[in-house]
Amino acid sequence: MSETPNLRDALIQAGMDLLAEGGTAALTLRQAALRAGVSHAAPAHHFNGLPGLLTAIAARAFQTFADTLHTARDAAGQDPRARLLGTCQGYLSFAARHSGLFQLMFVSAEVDRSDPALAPAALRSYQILSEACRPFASHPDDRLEVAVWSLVHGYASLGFSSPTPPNPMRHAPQFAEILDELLRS
Amino acid sequence: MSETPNLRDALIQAGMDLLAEGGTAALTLRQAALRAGVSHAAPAHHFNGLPGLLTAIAARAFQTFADTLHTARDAAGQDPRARLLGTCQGYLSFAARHSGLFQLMFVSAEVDRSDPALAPAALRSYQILSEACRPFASHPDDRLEVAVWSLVHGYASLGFSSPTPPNPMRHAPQFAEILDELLRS
DNA sequence: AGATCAACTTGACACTGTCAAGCTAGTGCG
DNA sequence: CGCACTAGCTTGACAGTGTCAAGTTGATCT
Repeated sequence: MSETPNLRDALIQAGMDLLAEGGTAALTLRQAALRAGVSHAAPAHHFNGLPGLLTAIAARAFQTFADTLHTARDAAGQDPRARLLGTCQGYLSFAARHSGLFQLMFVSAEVDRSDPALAPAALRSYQILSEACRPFASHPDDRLEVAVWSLVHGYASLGFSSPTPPNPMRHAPQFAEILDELLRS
Repeated sequence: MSETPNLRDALIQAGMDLLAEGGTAALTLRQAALRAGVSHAAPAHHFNGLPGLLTAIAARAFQTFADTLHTARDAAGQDPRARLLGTCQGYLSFAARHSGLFQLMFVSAEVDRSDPALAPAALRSYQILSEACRPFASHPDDRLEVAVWSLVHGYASLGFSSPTPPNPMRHAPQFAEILDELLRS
């Protein structure tokens, strides 16, 4: 039992652990409070109910998501194509490793999307991918990053977050190939 | 109060109504039973708990999804590009109109993905999109449909199902433009 | 020292899914 | 015909959930 002076952070961490272990259904205010060693009503003093906790977790998840993209991009070297592919693979890696967080960030209806804590980290993620796309834009107002973002997000969603029954993604081509199809222009 | 001899269908319909009206959180076994005019435990005789009802709803949703794709494709005329774009717009239209069902079909962890009722309709959807992609394949084992499916699914998810905070999709280019970027090869 | 107030606890409420037991109408069988 | 059987549904209970109201406690400020 480690001493945690900051209950708010402890609850967020407990919630992330619960999400990673048992999925969305296991993430509960009472269980998070139990893990943090406080009573079932304590979280109400730090979050606006369950949606508040989920929103705080999503905000933290967006930060580590942006860090993941940043690290993956810089580890890919100097070649523009390698940098863009690296960023996308960081995207896919995050979705695969943290599918619960990924779902919370992009899908969950219980997250308060208007919370001001959400915007900065989400915007930073978008900008990292956007910068990696810039060398491939044919003209200045080309919004290539929207295409790439849609492509990688869809690929991640179909492959990890939801294996659709027949699951055509099981034998899908590597993402590098379909990214090349998009870039060949 | 219309007479519904088939309680199973009535419960599925009630569940779809609840989902459309109040989102995932409003879709409840007890509420569905209430709408169907039966006791709270009646659904247990037709579905394997709440996951069973969700799975049955997802299966029906996949059917109307496939119908939507089929109709949109055939309404787009003969030109291969128009047919593919029409299919994708049917995809986007369904995601926008039935965001609750869309989330249930592709994301929800409570749906039993191994249920045999799910595979046929989902496979049919995949084949309709796949056929629309065929004219654009450069060689026979080209899996272009995976790229298109990822692209349209990601575009739909980012635009409708989850407006990410800064929401770069608000001023996103029309889908037709980014599809053209992918096809230009 | 005494008031104040944020953090937390305790207890209650309505709601959820699920299970066990009972009821009831219809069917098949001797 | 009479009787067992069963599918379909009801009733009642239980644990678990989020949320609210009231009470407690401990530190800080005046």
